[in-house]
Amino acid sequence: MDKKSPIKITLTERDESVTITQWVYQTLRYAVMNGQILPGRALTIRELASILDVSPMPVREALRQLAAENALEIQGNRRVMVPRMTAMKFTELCEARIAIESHAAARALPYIDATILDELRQLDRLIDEAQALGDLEQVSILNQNFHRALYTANPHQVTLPLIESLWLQLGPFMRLATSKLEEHYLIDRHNEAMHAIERKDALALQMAITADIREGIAFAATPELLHSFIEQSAGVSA
Amino acid sequence: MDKKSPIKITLTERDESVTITQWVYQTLRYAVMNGQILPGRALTIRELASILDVSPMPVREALRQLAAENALEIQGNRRVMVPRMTAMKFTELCEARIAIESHAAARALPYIDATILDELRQLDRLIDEAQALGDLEQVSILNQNFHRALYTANPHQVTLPLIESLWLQLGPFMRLATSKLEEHYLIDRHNEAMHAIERKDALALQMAITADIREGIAFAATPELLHSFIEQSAGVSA
DNA sequence: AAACTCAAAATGTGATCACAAACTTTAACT
DNA sequence: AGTTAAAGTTTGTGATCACATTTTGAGTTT
Repeated sequence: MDKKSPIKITLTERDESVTITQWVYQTLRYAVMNGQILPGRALTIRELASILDVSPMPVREALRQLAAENALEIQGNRRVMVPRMTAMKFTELCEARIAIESHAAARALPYIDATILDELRQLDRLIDEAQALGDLEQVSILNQNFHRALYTANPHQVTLPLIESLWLQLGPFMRLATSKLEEHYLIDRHNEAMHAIERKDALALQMAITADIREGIAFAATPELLHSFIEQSAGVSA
Repeated sequence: MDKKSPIKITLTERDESVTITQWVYQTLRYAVMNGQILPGRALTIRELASILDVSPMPVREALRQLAAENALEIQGNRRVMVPRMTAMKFTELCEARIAIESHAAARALPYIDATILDELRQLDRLIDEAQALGDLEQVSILNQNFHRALYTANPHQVTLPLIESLWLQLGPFMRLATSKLEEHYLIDRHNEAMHAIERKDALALQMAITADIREGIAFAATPELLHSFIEQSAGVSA
């Protein structure tokens, strides 16, 4: 029955207050973000509908939304898949993250008060704990929360959706990076960021964010990891 | 029959080779980008389907896609509308454009060859012609083409979708800005950009792009234009 | 006159169906 | 055997329908 490799995605309980489309969207988004779907693997509406036990309609809408966010790619064939990655594209995504997130951080700085700073401190503590326990998936999630909390301090924030789009595109390939994270994540750039915030030093904050991003993912763009990218892609280009 | 202000959008001939959903998407996108739909005006699927003479289905998909691109906003009520604008948000969108587009320009610079430079020169000439004729809408379109041609020189480009999202969000309110464009657009920043490209001077290119964006739209965030933003919004907050 | 109530109309969501385009498999032929 | 051709299957697109929720508007009350 399964001609292609079977799709195994994390299913969560569906909250009644949320529409089916939203639930499907969140489920698929999580699956894409965590690399549960092989790049290049064709995603069909009916197959996903069957897996998620819903009608094709909510899947259609969720797929289109994810495609609009660049998390999925619609080919000319109208086939939907997780985009394949290349070393150059990975680098571009990284550099785009640095450019946009350091900008967002500087723009948020004037709005950061004691409450938000406390929130950041607590998130940093939680990250340290997760790191000590070796729970890399939790580290990744908390790290995102840290960045999100920082940027959303700006009440007129407009860049977060763009940043989340970049996270989504990098997500499937971050798993490879975080496996090496333990040995590389030596310096706590979050502490540097918070010190910069206390001093209201925009430039220092941008440098801390830049370093955090670069150290977190940039080293993943090495030849051996690029090989993994190609390796794990389903159905190499004909 | 029309309880609210009627929606008047530009209809183009539908190409048979394109899906109805894509045609609806392009039509609505153009309408949003050119401020043909009042911010805050509720957009209903059936009303648009009636106007465009299609079934509700393609409209549903197009609306969801535009919402994912931040061109439309879905409220908790599940009502869809063009987001309202504020002076602060306008400024943030502007600054985001500068940060991302100057980054994209610098990233594209190494890939610009004689062919692309010629293309840019020709677009600049066309802009001058349209400016001389006073065709501000054409100037706006060609200006976008200029920027797009520059950024897409980078074959590993990942920021263009993000940039287009910002254009879409600013679009509805650019009409107000371009009405003043004639008197303000004194210096040809495109020429500065092309000189920087010839010299492969990334910093000069970034400065030219920054100036081009800032002079093109930043002056729109003045009190009197902000007033127009509120003025033209339909159905003030209840 | 302003606020509340409740029925009628409208709307988004989700399911099902029909159809054409794309893909897959099988068969025939060089 | 390798290539081509056609039949069969799968898939995305679009239309239509049912239903629960929301919005609207008239009628009533304070």
